[in-house]
Order: sequence, then C-alpha cells, then structure tokens
Amino acid sequence: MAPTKTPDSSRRSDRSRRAIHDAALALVTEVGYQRTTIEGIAARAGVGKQTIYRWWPSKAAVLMDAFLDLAGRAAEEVGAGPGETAPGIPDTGDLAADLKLVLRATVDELNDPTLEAPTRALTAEGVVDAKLGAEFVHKLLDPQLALYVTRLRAAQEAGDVRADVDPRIALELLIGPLMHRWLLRTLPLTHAYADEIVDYAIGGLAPRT
Amino acid sequence: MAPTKTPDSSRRSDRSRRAIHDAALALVTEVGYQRTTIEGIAARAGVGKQTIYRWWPSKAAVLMDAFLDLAGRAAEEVGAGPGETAPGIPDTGDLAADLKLVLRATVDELNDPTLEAPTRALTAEGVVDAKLGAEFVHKLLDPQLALYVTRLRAAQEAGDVRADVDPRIALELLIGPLMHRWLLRTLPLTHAYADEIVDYAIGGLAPRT
Amino acid sequence: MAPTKTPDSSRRSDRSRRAIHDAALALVTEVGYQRTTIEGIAARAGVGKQTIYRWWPSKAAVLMDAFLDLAGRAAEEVGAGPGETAPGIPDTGDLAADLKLVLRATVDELNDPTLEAPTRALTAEGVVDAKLGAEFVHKLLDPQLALYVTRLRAAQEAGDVRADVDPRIALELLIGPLMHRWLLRTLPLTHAYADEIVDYAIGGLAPRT
Amino acid sequence: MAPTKTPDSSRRSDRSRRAIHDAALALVTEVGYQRTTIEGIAARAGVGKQTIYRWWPSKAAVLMDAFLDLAGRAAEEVGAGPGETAPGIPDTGDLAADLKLVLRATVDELNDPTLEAPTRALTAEGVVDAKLGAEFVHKLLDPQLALYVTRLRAAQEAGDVRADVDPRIALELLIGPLMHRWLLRTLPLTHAYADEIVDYAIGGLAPRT
DNA sequence: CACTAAGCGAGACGGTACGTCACGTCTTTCC
DNA sequence: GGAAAGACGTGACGTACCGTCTCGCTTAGTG
Repeated sequence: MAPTKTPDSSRRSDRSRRAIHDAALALVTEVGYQRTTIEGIAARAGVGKQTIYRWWPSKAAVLMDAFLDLAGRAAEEVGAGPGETAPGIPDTGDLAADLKLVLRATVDELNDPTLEAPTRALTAEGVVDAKLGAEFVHKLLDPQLALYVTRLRAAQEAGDVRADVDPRIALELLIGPLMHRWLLRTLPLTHAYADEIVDYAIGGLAPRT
Repeated sequence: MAPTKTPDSSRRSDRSRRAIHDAALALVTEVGYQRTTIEGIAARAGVGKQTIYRWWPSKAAVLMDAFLDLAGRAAEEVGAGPGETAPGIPDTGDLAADLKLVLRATVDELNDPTLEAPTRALTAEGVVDAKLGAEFVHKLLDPQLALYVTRLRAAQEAGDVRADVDPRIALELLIGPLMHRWLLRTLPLTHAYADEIVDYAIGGLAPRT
Repeated sequence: MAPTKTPDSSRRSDRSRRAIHDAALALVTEVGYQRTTIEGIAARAGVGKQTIYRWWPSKAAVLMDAFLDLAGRAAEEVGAGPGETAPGIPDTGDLAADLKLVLRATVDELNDPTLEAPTRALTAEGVVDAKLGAEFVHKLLDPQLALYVTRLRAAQEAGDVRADVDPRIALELLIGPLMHRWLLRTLPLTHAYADEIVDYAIGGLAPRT
Repeated sequence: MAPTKTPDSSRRSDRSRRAIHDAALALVTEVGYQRTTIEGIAARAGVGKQTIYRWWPSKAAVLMDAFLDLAGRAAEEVGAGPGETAPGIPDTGDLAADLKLVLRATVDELNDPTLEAPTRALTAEGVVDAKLGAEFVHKLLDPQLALYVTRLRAAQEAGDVRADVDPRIALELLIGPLMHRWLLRTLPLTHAYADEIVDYAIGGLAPRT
C-alpha cells in the first residue's frame, strides 16, 4: 500500500539470517563489539552487506536478534520442547532457598564465557542508547524479572514477605547488587555472593516479628 | 626508561588541555558519545589532533580525564577550598537518615543533565573495556564507596548493623538497585525510591532483635 | 590469480574517471604539482578519496593517465576520427623542411600553457622516479620519437643522411637541445631556434661531399 | 637597521652547517628526495629544526647548498688548491678531441652514484620550480657551460667553426643530447655516445668546404 | 512454462573519521 | 643570541567502514 520499500519477509533467506547471527556473535566474542563491523559480519557470513541493511537498522539490532536467537535456542535445550512454557521460579515454600537457586543460575549465566561478550555489548549499548536500552529491557530483562515478581507475590500471600513491599523494588534489591558487581567488575561474582545478597534482602522484606 | 617516545609533560600546554576537556564534555552532552569524534573535539577546542593523540590513548581516556577534572572542580566548589578534605557521610547517629541523605544526593547527581551524558558514556565504555572500567572504578567510584564503608563500620560499632555484615556487600545492597534503575531506565529515579531502598536494606542489616 | 584485491574494472564509473582526470589537470595547472593533493583532486572531482586510491597507485599515476587521456583526445581532434592512424612526419623530399615543421610543432606544444604544467610535472617526477620515468617514455615519448626514426631512415635511403648514422642518436641531436632549453629555461624556445637546430644537425648528418 | 629577523651570520655554527649538508646528501641518496624531510635532516644532523629554518628557506635550498659544497670540495681535490681557478677546457688545437675529453668527463660525473641522486633531485625540482631552476642554472650550470663558450670561440678564431655559429646553440647541440638521455634514461650513457655526439655536432659546426 | 520480480552475493561509490607524518612557528633552556 | 629540543596548530596522508547504489544470478510465484 505505502510506497515504502518494505522487504517481503516471506522470501527471506533463513540461511543468511542464521549465518549473520552466528557471525555477529562470533565476532563480538572474538574481537569485541567496537571492532565488530557490518562489513566484517557480512564477510564472515558470506553475505552481501545489503542483506544486513535490508533486515536490520543497526549493528546493535543485529546483535540483539542474534542474542535473542541464542537465548531462545538455549531455553529450548533446557525445556522439553519449543512449545514449552518458561520454567519459572520454583516454589518449595522456602523463599530464601528458591531465590538463591535462581540467583545462582543468573550468576552462572553472567559468568558463561559464551554469553559474556554479547551481553556486555548490548547492555553497554543500551546504557547510552535509550531506544535500544528499552528494547533490551523489554525483550530480555522483563520476561525474566516477571518471574521474580510472581514468586514474590506468592511469598507475600504466604506471609513470608510483608504485604506493603513493592515486588518491583524487592527484585531490584536482589538483582541490583549482582548487576552492579558484574558490570563494574569490582569483585568476583560467586554463588556465595548470591546467597549473601538473598540473606540480606530477605531480612529487609520479611515481616517484622 | 621505557623506550617509547614519552612527551615532556612539563612543556604541556595547559590551555589546550582545558580546551580539550571542555570540548569533549560539551560534545558528549550535545551529540552523544558515539558521534563524538577526536577530530570534532580537536576542531572545537581549536587544537591539533596530534595534541590529543600525544597525551591520551583513546577518546574514552580523554573523556575520563575531562570528567575527573569536572568532578574535581565541582568538589572544590562544595568544599571551602582546594585543600579541603572530602565531605564524607555525616554521622548523626541515625543511620537510615544519614544514608538517605547521601543516596538522595547520588540520585540528584545521576539526574543532573550536565553529568548524565558523560557518566553514561564512561560507564558503558567501562562495561565493555575492562581496562577502562577498572580505571573508572578506581578513580571515580572507589573513593565514593569508601565513604559508605566508613559510615557502615561506625554503624557496626554503634550496634546499628550486625557485626558479621561485610560492609562492601552492604553498600552494594544500597548502590546496586539505584544503579540498576538508572542504567536500564526501568523506572524513574526519585528521592522516594532512595528512601525505600535504604529502609529495605537497613532491615536486612540491622541486628535481629 | 594474484592474491591482491584487484578491483573489478568492468564496474568502474566512467563519470568518476573523467572527473578525476579533469580535476587533476586543472589543479596542476592552477596551483602546481607539489600543491596538488589527492584530497584536493577528490574534492574537486566530487569523488571519494578511495575511488582514486582504488584505481591509481600515486598522484603521479593519476596525472599520467589524465595526460594520456588529454593527449588522446587532442589527437582525435586533429585526426579525422578515433580509428585514424597517427599523422606521422611528412616526407616532401626536403628533409630539413620536414624536420623544421615537426620541431616547430613540438616547440608550440611545449609552449602551450595548457600542457606545460602537467608535462613539466610528469617529466620532473620521471627524472627522480625511474619506474614512472620509464612509463612516461614508453607511453608518451617513444611513439613520437618512432616517427622521427621512420623519417630519418627514409632520408638515409634517399641519400640525404649518411648510411652509418644511427637514427636514434640523430633524433637526440634534434630533440635534446630543444628539451634542454625547455627544461632548464635557459633561453626562450622559438621557431627560429628549432630551425637553427635542424640546420646544424643536418650538417652533421648529411653525406660529406 | 630594518626590524626583520636577519640572523647574524658571523655567529653561525659551522659545525651545524656541515652536519646539515652531510645529512641532506646522505638522505637524498639513501631514501630519495621526496622521502627526505627537514625533520629527518635535523635528526640525522643532530640539530634543531629551527637551525635549518633559520638559514634556508626550503628543503631544495638546503640540498642546493649541500651540493655546491660537495662540488666545491670535489673541485679542490682536482685543482691544486682552494684559490685555484677552474680547470677549463684544454685547447690542443684538435677541437673534436678536446670536446670528447670534456664530454666524457661529464658522462662520468652523471654516472657517479654519489652525485646522481642529488643532481636528479635538484634538476627535477628546477624543472617544476622556475625560481629554483634559475638558481640551479646560474650557480651550477652556467659556470661550466661558459667554458664551452670560451673553447668554441677559440675554435671560431682558429677557423674550425663557422663564424656565424652561435656558441650558446653549439654547446646545446653537445650537452642537450647527453642530458636528454640521462634525464629520460632512454639508453645507457657511455663514452662512445659522447664521442658520437661530438662527431655529429662538429659536422654541423665546421665550415662548409 | 516462460516471465517477471524480489532476495541475494558482490562490490564500487561518495563520504567521514581514523591515527600518523611532516610542515613551519614558537617557546624553553642551555651555552 | 645562536642552538638543541620539542610542543603546537595545520593539513595531507593512506586505510577502514559507513550506508547507498547498481550489477548479474538465483529462485519463487504468476499469467
């Protein structure tokens, strides 16, 4: 209808899309985000530059898609199949234990050498570019954080967390310190640290006896 | 000693150094970090490119120096004179009130439109470039965080904080959520938020009665 | 075959090639060879620098091509069409008159303000750079000198020149003094001078009666 | 008297002047004229750049002085002492033999690897820069050519050369072909070639019997 | 079943910025 | 006051990528 040049996504080459994803992730890991170029991705993927410009508006967008793809594939491996719902946070009744389990998983993810480079690149880009940052939060962070909110609301109903606590703030109390240490590399990020954060935070959230 | 061509810093032009600082800060604020170029800084400062390359290894290093300079000048304005010691965190005996005061000040700083752009730029660069990140933490963050450690140790002695609490973790409990919200722009950063963080955190740090 | 990145000349933009030629000739004439820069040529031609570096190895090579193009176009104007053979030296039977005619034409060419600057630039560059000099001689000088050789051989058969005279030396006897005076600007280069050179040289070449 | 910054040449350091000459000649020979820089000469001579800029207006001027110095020293070695007049061209009565002697010497000079690079550099520079060319001709070429004029005038008086021959043209008939072959490197420059040139030229200059 | 029409690989193009080199000027510190 | 040293503003160098464009080639979907 409109005369804009909207490419026909039904004719899109899946082979190229995948090759671009792989090349982008590989390059970011190998040479860093700054030294990763569109030309480099195209060359490595055996693809024309125009094929990238046709489907993505920026280098960051390519990496974002590639990362989402990667995360999606990783999730499928964990869950039984593609149609599976996200695992969520277990609810064993022991809030501290449940949170430690998930926070330790997050620590492992952040320490995973395969994921570190692209995650840092996207986060950094989002810090400076508000638009991209919003997309990053919306597509990657929010779904994960929603799980915390669910578990914390359950804890509130079970009386393990005060009713006047805002779950969004509570989860920032858990995630914030982790991210702070990871982003700024002030000290190593360990399971022990995750546990301590949970212990301290729970103290602030639990009902005052 | 080193075989590199080290320029003679005693001959260095102070006028140029200042002009470069000012130009770098102005450009980062006006057009963003990515679109700020060495050539642009040089042109704006009325300086040859080589004068920048002679004294700094990268665009990020220029901005770091400029920012340190800015922070230093701002500190002098607050304190009476240049020889004044850093203000530190007050110790009125009321830990929560003292922390809220400082955290609110941090919130104001992060919301200051003059400082926002360069701070975001340096943080983002540090997230991706470990070397620069370390410098950023060492020169800008650590001095500030040391104040928290001092105040928290005093609180421990006063019995307001449990003795087994690690002050470095405690301060991350305070700063982490703030930074998380600021970096990812999930929700607005307000004094009220700072207060809530302090309230929750204190709950986790205070002795169990 | 060669491992070098040879650009695909079939994709080459003829518009750019011409614009570069014109800009190079204009700049050399206006500001001189030394002050002519690749950047200047690119800017004047409305072309990216890389387009020059893609097709030519040096400023001198650009000028050489531009000059060959110019000479070629000039030759087409003189001859009836592009497929026309070179005019050659007339053979009226009067060797001295024929040579004077051609030598006078050479004098006019050397004095032509349009051709002077590029010719001087290329000659000077060739004096210092052997590789370029060889190309200059091969592409521009040799074809012209071959005409002299042809005419002188004819003169030898007609008995106007001794049989033991080497035509290549004979032509240097004619051209050498002309070039010497033009290159070093010792005295003005006139038709009268050309005539005198021919008269003297003929004396040395003619059979001893 | 005038407020211009004319340096006091009586206080000039002879040590620096010599070092600059030597460095300039060495660099031109080693890396070529284009790649010889003022900074390079200064560094090699162990001299401040300003010392060069104080006494010479250009790179070409430095080389010219250095070359004159070199030529002067070479001349002293040949002649008995420093006050000696130039040797001139012998007059044995046999004009052809005398000219061949001198022309062969010129060939040897042009083929001397020590002199080749600076001579080519200065000649090329003079071809493009009229001012420098004039200086080159005036200081280096003219004195040498004057000798030819003297010898040719003597030959005219002796009846070996026609009276209506212009000696300046006659010497160009001798020197021109030599220079042409040397400058353009069309063919090797040998004693045999010098002899042939003399033979041909004499034919054009001698009285018609 | 030929025939469009779009995606694709390739890469030339006009640009911008890079980091380096040399220019010619200026200033500082010696002698 | 000349000289060694070298920082400075300037500007060109040759390179790397940018994002746009134009080529054939392949590969559907349609008349």
